[in-house]
Amino acid sequence: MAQSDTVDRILDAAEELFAERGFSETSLRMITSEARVNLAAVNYHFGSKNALIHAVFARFLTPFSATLEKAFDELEKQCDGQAPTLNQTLWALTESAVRMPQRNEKGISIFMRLLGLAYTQSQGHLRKFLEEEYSQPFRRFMRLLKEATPQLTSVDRYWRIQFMLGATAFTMSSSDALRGILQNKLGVETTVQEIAARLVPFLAAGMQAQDKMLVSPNLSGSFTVA
Amino acid sequence: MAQSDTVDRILDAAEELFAERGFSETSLRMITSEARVNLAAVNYHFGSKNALIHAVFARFLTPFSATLEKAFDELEKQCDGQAPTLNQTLWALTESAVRMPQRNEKGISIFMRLLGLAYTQSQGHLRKFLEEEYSQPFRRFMRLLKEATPQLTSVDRYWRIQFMLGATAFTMSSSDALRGILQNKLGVETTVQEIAARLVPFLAAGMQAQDKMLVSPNLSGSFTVA
DNA sequence: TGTACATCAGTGAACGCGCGTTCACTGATGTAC
DNA sequence: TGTACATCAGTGAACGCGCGTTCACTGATGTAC
Repeated sequence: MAQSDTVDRILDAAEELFAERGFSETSLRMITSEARVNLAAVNYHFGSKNALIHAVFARFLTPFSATLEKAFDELEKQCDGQAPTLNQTLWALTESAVRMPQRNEKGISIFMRLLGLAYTQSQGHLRKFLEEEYSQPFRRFMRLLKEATPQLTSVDRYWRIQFMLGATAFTMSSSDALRGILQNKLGVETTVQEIAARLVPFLAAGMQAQDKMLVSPNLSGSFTVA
Repeated sequence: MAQSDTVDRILDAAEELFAERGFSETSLRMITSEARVNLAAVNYHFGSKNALIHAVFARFLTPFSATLEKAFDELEKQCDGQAPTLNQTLWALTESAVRMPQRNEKGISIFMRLLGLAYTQSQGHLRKFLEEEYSQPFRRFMRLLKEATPQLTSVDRYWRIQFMLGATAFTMSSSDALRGILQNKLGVETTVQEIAARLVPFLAAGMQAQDKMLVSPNLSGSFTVA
């Protein structure tokens, strides 16, 4: 082979195994045997296991962040100076994710699960890498969220954004398992697109919740918000 | 010492280190050196590392689930045959968690973080253990949620419950870090109670969101819910 | 056109390390007769 | 009351294993002269 496909085979296997089992529970031996390449090839091509993890993220995050920037550009152009609404902002993000070109039918699940793992299993080096490489679209998303919810205080908005990220990352990172359970219990098939279509209204409603509860409604008022 | 405190010292150290670093990233050598006991003592008293993880969860989940059952009993008695509202149900859960007697000032954070890890890092054996031991209060909570949201279809309710669990588990498992960031950026101190007081309205609003979005509002209608 | 050298992808085997677990052992306390 | 034995908490050292990484090496291809 004139142009080696070893690198791609390693990335494919690593992506799938990381998504399935997490980072520290996936060994280089699993990856190289799944990819049918020599154990030493990972260190030869990538340098280290951590660098391989970064490469897996870079392969899908780089095109994704470009797509996302374009979607935000288009959205802001459409809105013609006015701030996009919360729903529009969330949908721009969601559609960018769903519309990414997929390597195979499992592509979108793997993509979602990796994003979820990046949040819940992040080990320092990964968080640092993601911040250094992809902070721009992330900050832009935060700015749009802020402009779409001018009624919220900074503190309220901060916490509600964390709640949104949590609901999204958790659901996405377990989406395969959750779809399986639903299939089993109620016999209903679900696509990732449908999950997204249910998640966005949930998030928008939570984000715009009117009532800040000051006192427990049914037991004695034991804690209050300053 | 007539009555050994080795077991408690191991549990204290394990609880703190697990909460801080996760399960597979915490070695028995870290735990035993933090607890100032012999390495072999873990296997002597607990049998294995997995059994130690179970013991850590059992120590706080057993009293918690008893407290929770009592809170649900009281709530149902108060409601006198009528189904408790969603807000009442969520508050009963939240207050039970917050009111648990704490071993120290970090107790509630550790408790929350372990619950979050149980969801996001669950490794089969732990999920199985928790299901076998604590499915009763969990199922009761699910039943109350169902009765509080009769307007939702089973599928909608299923997904929205997952979104709630995700927002909660994620926020709780990172609550220390998130509080730190907020303190840094806006100079605001936050207690776990205040986080809960913000989370509950967010969840209730999301859970009761009216609109199920059928078509993307701003881009071409590329996906629909059946 | 032929030869010498450089570069590159890939390989097989080993390295050192940290891990959970095991094992033979100690010393204190309790129990039976 | 004294002795023999059993039980129990705890210990120090080692075991085997899987891990990420390294290293000397091979063989194919490209390049210079």
